[in-house]
Amino acid sequence: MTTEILQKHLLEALKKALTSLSFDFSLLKEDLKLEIPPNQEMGDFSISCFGIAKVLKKAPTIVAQELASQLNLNKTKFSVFEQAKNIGPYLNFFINKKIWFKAICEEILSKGNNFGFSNFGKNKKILVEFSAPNTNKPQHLGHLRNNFLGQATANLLAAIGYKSIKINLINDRGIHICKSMLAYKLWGEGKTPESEKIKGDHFVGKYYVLFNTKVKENPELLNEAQKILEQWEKGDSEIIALWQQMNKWALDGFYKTYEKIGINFDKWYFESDTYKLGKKIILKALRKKICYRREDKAIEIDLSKYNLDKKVLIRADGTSVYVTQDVGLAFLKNRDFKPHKSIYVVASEQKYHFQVLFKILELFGFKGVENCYHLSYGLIFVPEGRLKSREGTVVDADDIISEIEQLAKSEIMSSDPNISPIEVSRRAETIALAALKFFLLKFTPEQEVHFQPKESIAFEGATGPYVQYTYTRIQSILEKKPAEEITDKLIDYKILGNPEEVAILKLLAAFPGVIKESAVSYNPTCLATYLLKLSQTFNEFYHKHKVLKAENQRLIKARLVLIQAVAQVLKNGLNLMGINVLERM
RNA sequence: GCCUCCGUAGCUCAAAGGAUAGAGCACUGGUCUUCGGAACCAGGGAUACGGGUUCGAUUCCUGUCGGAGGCACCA
Repeated sequence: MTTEILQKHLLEALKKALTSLSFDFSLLKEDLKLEIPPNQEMGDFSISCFGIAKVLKKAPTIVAQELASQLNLNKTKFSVFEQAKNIGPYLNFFINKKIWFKAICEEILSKGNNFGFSNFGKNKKILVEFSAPNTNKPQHLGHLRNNFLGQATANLLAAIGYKSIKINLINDRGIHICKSMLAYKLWGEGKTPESEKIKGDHFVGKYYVLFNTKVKENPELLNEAQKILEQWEKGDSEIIALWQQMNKWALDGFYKTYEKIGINFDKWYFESDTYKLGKKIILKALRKKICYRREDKAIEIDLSKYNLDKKVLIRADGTSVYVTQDVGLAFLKNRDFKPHKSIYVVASEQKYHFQVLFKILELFGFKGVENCYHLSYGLIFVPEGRLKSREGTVVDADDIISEIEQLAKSEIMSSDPNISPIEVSRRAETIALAALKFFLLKFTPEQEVHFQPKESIAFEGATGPYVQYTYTRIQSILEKKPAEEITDKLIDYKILGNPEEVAILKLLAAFPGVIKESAVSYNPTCLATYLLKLSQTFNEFYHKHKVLKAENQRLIKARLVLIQAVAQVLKNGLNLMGINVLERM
């Protein structure tokens, strides 16, 4: 008996009442929709009567009054509707809490880890492409935002019944890769990640940084890198061997990071494969005269008709550019999956790129470009400015995670020094990732993130660990519950009903709606905000009322079930954000 | 110059076109012989500015001011 279902039935009852007044719905400016009143005493759901009043040409307050008296809620098929009354121009509905408590608790406990899920998406396929790292440097905080947003979005879409498919495109080709290759060739001295005892992606990244330092003194290096790109596309065996070696190092590093942060993919594409198809498609478009060859032999497309600029698709020397492979990949994904929708999780700085890409695809006769969506998110700023690998203002992904883990470790050990080191590490990792994921997901994607190393990562207040802590606290109570098993038959839900319990009830009922809202708007922030609210509401209840030492046995049992439902919802919500719960912290 | 996004409390963030704009941090004061204090309660403090649409605007439109990103043969 979730919020959504109750609202649906109330709306039906209301429409029925209006129909009996021969109300002309076509005159309504907006559809009728139910809202949640600002406080409990006002009711559980409400509707403002301004729109209806206008059609009826009566005062809104009068309309609300009349509707309240005419609505016979007892006739609806749910006996949960208690009454309707107006407060000014608002028509407010009251739900029978005794019945509601029983219904929602039973629903949550029986559905367990699936509570909140739906089949809204009817198993249609949605591709979520995210991460897409370059194999010339390790991932930084910006990549983490991307990874977490992509994973959470895919989880949320799956939760509302889509078949979400997570895709990673490895950017293992291009001039930037050749830069680190050249640097290694010139100054690598045959060293390896093993010989230097560094993680592979960090090892490769060192040479990318080295290139960028050296090129300042010697600009000629840029031409040499471009030559390597040419040789690479021509399949020069020595270059290919070096490329394979360095890519392997970088990828080995990525795999470790993904495993650490709990990110996984259903399908991996490599730019070194997709660019070829891109070239083919572009050459075909050239024959069809959708694009043209310039005097210098570069292939270009003119998009000025569409308020965009000209765009080079293939360079004069025949090598491909970024958009080349994106064209190829789009067709490849369509061929491999025939998706209902295709989402690209990429930072906002690439908005223009995606406008261009989608327009090119459309002109190239790509089917379903209207179902392609660029899920854009804001950049991350540190006190020194924006994150840039080349300029040293980067917050390395692996580093920041281990720093937060250290903080978590000391926190754990300060509360209990006798925990085994293995257990401390396990908990610290879970808590650190919760802190980081929750922090990055609580921002609306479009918002820029201003990251302050010390203040941003905390374990108190509006944080992931706070929600985890609330879950742990409930587990701790449940662990201590009396030995005799609690069965549904013995639970008297009628005994619940104080304001703190009702506040919890309403939030529990709202959970499926929050998931849906979060999923369809591709915005995990709704879910994050909700989980904080539920945690706060539970903690308020916890401080005001006893569970195990409640006045009587019936109340103890009923409250145990209620808090178990809270724990289940917190767990389901955190899991969708890619965060694990702990039984103890 | 053109395009896109963003301006909410001292700071970092929320908010179906609706009733009294919510949190966290920081600050001040309180709760607790604890079902786990990574907690709870109380307090002060905010919609950049001007028009417009609307019964009603933080939300939609428009202008000004301020910030960010983009307008690559880099990805």
